[in-house]
Amino acid sequence: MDTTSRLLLLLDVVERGSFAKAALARNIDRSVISKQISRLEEELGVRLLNRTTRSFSLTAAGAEMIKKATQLRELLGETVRLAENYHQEPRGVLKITASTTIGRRFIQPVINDFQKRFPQVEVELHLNELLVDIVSEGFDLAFRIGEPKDSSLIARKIARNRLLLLASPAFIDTYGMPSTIEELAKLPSASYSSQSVKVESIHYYDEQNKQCEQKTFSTFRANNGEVLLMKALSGTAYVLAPAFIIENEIKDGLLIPLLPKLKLMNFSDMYAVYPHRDLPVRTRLFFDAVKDYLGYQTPLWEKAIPDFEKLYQG
Amino acid sequence: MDTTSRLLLLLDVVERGSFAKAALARNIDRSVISKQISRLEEELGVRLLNRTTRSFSLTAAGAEMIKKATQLRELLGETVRLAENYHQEPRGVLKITASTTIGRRFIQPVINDFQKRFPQVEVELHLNELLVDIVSEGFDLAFRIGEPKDSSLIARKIARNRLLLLASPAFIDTYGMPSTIEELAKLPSASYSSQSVKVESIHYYDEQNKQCEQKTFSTFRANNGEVLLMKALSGTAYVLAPAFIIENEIKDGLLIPLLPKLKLMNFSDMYAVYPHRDLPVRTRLFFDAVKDYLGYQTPLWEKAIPDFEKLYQG
DNA sequence: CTTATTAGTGCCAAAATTGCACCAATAGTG
DNA sequence: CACTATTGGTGCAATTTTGGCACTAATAAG
Repeated sequence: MDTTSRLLLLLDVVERGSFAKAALARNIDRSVISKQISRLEEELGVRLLNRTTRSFSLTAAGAEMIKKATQLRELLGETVRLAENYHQEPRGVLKITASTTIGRRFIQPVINDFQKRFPQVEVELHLNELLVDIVSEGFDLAFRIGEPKDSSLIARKIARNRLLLLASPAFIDTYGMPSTIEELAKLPSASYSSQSVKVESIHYYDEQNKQCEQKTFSTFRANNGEVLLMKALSGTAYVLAPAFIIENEIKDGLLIPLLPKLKLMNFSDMYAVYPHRDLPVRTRLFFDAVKDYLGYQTPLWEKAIPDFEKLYQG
Repeated sequence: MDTTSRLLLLLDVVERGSFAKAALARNIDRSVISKQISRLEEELGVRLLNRTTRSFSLTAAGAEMIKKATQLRELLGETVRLAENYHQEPRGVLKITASTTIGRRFIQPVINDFQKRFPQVEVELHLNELLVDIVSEGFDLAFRIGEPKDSSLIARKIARNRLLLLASPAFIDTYGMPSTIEELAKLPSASYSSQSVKVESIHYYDEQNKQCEQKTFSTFRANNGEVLLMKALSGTAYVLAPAFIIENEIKDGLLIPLLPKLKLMNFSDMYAVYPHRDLPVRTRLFFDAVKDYLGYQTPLWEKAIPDFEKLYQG
């Protein structure tokens, strides 16, 4: 580790707020950080941090060094990315984040194939529902429902995301088959709800093709597709769910579409998100592989749903 | 050594033209360079150099990396200098270049005193007559006669530089005491001549205060004050010399001013030169110490010359 | 053709780094 | 108000990295 790395370490420590957090993030011992920061101070001949036994604050010199360290990190990043542009074969670590369901159902299979084709690429897949800062966390790609707000990112639609109203035969036995949306709204519903995506009412077009919204009687909310399906399969709620969480449940008759003549609005599309910069070869290739896997017109998951094209089209 | 240092190493290698020269300049083994450059290529995943067994050329990727490495070097330099601004006490290595005579006579004594006051400052004094590139060679200060052409540098006048016409009593015995400059011009002359400064004719003002130039009959030229004086002391030539090479020779009667009523033009002044940037504390303090030592009105060396103020003033 | 110089490699000693165990100080907690 | 957990710092031993030497292969120069 030399001066530049030590400056970047300092930046990391300051951004994370403590030696301990930085050590945790880097999987190194706290003592290493302590020693390296001390050494940096010695090299520069300046005290960078005012220490109390359990925390620190930046000195004036430290604040200046942080500014420079930020510039250094940026420049070094540019340099590495520039080198990556010259790669013929994909290489390095492909860092991906996705919501749990998308990751498990659609990204993992692509990764498996991708690593057969390109064994030199390491993959790191982070599944969580929260939108992470993909720039500062160093992600190459994110797969999400909905466009990100951050305009420093590029979002590419990779599939439409249609919704379904589904219930099990047992549910229909219990509550009867609803024939209008007003009837449906009185029945217990399970719906997808994460920090970024909340599906708590039904958006549809009426006979005059006017946008309407019908709030649902949501008795169960979860940010995980599998548990929503399990809830619906148990017969204790219907589910307003994005189509991509369905596997073979409809085909196998375990779930039945409700109000199939209703013209449902599409929900936010599925997007691939990446930083606004030249992409390394590995990222471009993986992005293409995902699009290939999901399909260009009809998303993969819709093919497992019988007569999907005719459902919820009014 | 990590990626940044390796990039700087690559830059060094490319600028110097070979692994061997870079190794020599850094006092490390060639094998180290070979290994580190290979490692850099491995890290970046790109071949940077096209090698033949005895030399190399840059690949396209290599050329890009050189550009970035240059930026990195600049930024890292700024960062270190910024830190130095926070130094209370002078620290680090003070790298000085001067012409041999200036260095030995005036800079070395200041260094001795300076290091007594500030033992933490290391000093590196490079004496040579050639104007080196003080930026790329990393010098803090240069002491030279004449302003540098490079406008990216700052030059501060630290002393005037008057000339003298001197001969030994033996010379005067042999050739007689000249009474006009035309007479003098026929006598054998020794004169200072380096790459940057050539003193091969006498510039003076005539009775009408008009600038005149009288070429000398120069039989001996050297870029070293001591040997010029030795030549003059030997009685085989008079010397047209800058005043600063005189110690006690005039006071002791070993050399006698010729044509003292002649109004000689001043020669280029003595300048301290430093890069156009914030100076570290050590440099500021040393600069002040030199000015203190040389004196603010009358340069130190002129005080050793009796009645100097009256000489060559017309 | 010979010589000298270049970059590269394997090996081993030396130097630096890391992680563990432990310490002192302190903020939060019951 | 004591107690616990967490913070940054230090000494020491193990590991990793580095640097230098000897040697090779290739080639430019004389």
